[in-house]
Amino acid sequence: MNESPEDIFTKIVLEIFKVSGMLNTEGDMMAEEFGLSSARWKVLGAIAQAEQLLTVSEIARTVGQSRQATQRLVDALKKASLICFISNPKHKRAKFVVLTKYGEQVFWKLWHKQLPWAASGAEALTTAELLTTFSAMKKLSGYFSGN
Amino acid sequence: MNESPEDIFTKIVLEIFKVSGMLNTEGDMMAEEFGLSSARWKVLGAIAQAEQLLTVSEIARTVGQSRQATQRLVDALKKASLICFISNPKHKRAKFVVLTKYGEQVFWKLWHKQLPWAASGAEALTTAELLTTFSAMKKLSGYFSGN
DNA sequence: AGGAACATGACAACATATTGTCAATATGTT
DNA sequence: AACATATTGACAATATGTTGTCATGTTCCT
Repeated sequence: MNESPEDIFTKIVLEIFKVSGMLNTEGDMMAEEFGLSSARWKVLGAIAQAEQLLTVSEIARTVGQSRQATQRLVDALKKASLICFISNPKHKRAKFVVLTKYGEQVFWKLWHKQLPWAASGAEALTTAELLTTFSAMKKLSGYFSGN
Repeated sequence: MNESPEDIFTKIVLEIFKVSGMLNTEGDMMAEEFGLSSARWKVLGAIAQAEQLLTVSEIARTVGQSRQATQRLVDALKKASLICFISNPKHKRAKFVVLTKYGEQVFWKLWHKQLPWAASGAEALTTAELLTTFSAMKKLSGYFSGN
């Protein structure tokens, strides 16, 4: 069966939708123990792993979502005492978001829980598939964001 | 920088989330002209391209989503006169979902609109990336659904 | 300085997706 | 036939995500 590039591309798109939903469910299950969800975990991770202090808008750009969706998740994390705001000398309203002690503890526990999960998942693919898929995903997110 | 398979896997996961959101936005833009969204388009496509008549539950399994989410989309498509139900001799309640004439017209118009879009997207990747990424995505959806 | 353009947080409306539950219907076993 | 089990559609609650809008704050240009 000789398929054109656009046919394969379309199939990839549909498969990405499917896998994305599955990964969300996986993340929800892993994070449930800590009262978190995939969505909140993603935001927590973006803050924890950033090299600089981030504002809500910057977190949104990091995870590739709207400012507004991210704001809601940050508010939920604050309510759960996982993060707090600190003042930003560069901007009166756009405060920095930082993890609390508790937030850091939860993030690291999740990190350690996620490692073997990721190792198992990685075993489902060959090394070539891992590397090439990552390369392709980066190209796609770049392509659709115009970079 | 020598990265472990689990690190790459984790990065792929985060990138899949990002790309999935972008593709949703792309689909929304393409489908808007026909009063559709990515989500409804996906359901329409599953029905249009199926080799057999499908019930709502079967559509849900095809697109990899919950029965309930799919039911809502099907109801919306029915309200928009894109699909209709026909009786299923095998099951009193689980009717078959089929495209209306109008639904078929819209699906084909979208198909033709999507083709050049997919061709452009495919050009962002190498042939190897296309093939390997598709293979990897299939493996992942299989892995997480236990097949 | 002043004013235009842009970025940000806040709030709201809506679409989408998951989970949970219930009753109706099939299916499979004895 | 009768019962247990699973599937299905229907309905509801909740979380997540997008878009739109507004007021505030920042930046850039002249």
